[in-house]
Amino acid sequence: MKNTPLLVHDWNNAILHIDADAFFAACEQATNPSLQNKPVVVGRERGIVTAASYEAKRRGIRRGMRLSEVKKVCPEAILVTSDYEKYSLFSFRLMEILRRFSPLVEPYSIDEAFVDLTGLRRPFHASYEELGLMIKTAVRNELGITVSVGISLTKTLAKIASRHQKPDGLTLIPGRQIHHYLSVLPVGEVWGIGPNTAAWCAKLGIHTALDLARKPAGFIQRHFSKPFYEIWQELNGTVVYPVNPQPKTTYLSISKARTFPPTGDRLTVFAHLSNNLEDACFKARRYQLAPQRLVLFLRTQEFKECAVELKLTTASAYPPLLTPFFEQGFNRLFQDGVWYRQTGVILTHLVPAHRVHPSLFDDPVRLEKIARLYQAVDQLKAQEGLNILTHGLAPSTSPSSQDRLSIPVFKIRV
DNA sequence: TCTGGGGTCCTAGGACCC
DNA sequence: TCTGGGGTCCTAGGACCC
Repeated sequence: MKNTPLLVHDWNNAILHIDADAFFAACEQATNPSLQNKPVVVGRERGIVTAASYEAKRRGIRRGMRLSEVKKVCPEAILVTSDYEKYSLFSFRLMEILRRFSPLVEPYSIDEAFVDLTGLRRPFHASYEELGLMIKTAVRNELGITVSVGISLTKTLAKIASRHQKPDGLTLIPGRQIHHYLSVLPVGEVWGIGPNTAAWCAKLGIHTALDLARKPAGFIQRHFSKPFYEIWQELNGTVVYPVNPQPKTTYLSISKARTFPPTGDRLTVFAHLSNNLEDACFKARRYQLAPQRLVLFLRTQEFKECAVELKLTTASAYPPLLTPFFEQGFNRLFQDGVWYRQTGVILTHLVPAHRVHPSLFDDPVRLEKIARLYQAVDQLKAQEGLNILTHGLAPSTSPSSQDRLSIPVFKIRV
């Protein structure tokens, strides 16, 4: 039983997953020869490790590590400030290389993508393995970074394949060999199975990915919810998640959160929360979206989270129009005597801004003024960076200070 | 195992209506 | 007035991903 393959055919279809190795650090090394073959750590501005080159990983440096600790573990580590513009450009060029091979490219994250290679052996006069090699070579030659590539029948299997050998790996899992790879893979390492589901699996006697794949469909449907039945199908070589090349054009939600040294000061917490609102609204305006709802949350020193969801009378991404809701929400959330370490804002139920109709209660002249003001604000932020301007909002002590709200105040950082 | 800041999707349960 | 069944919509919360 253990040695029977899950599938008898090798390639009904072929999906490739590509995952750049230590991407941020690799981009830095590719653009700066003096960093090559050195332990490079990205994230200097945050104080924790955002990414580490393989040289750094070999010396025991891990993601999330504090930089003070990095200094101890590896004094020769080179700390670099992260440069998302640069990484986005590398990412863009990586995707362009992939599109030379297939139009069915789905960028999954900044350093990952799926490519549907089905049927491309003939036009390229190459096996799937050779296609994988060609892609790896093109990326190395043109971008100066290495990638790990996996090719199999489904996205879930291709993910397993690309992870099988890192860095600079190329792994193919044809149908007849699926069971070999699944039998050595803990079920919790399957894409989509987190710690919670892994624990549930253990209770059912499922420890490896193969244990899961071998269960009858009925068993899976009885004991698991829909997403896990889908994963089960994908492990067995049935495509449930096709490669989707449509670029994402919109958001369902936009959130901003920030952690700070714990404080119980009302004004400080309020200021953090209003900065989150300012930043989230800026992003919403950039995508020409307006939220119909606003979620505010505070996290206490003990990591407890409390949140409120507010329905707006008119969808808007202009903070002054949200202020009454915002303040009301904050007053409901904030408790004197409690210390907080994080605030956050989520804009949800986003609709295209041009489809918003002002309600009868909105003053059109004021709306126009605010729109013009924020046009200038957005332009300045785009030129000078997000931090050039911050909202000079302060919480009202009396709930009915409407007049103050009609004139937004900004502080310019010089 | 958590760090920290983004996101998405699914389900259970309640409200409401017929 | 009570009982029961069924559908839809909404919400909160959980789980997972990079």
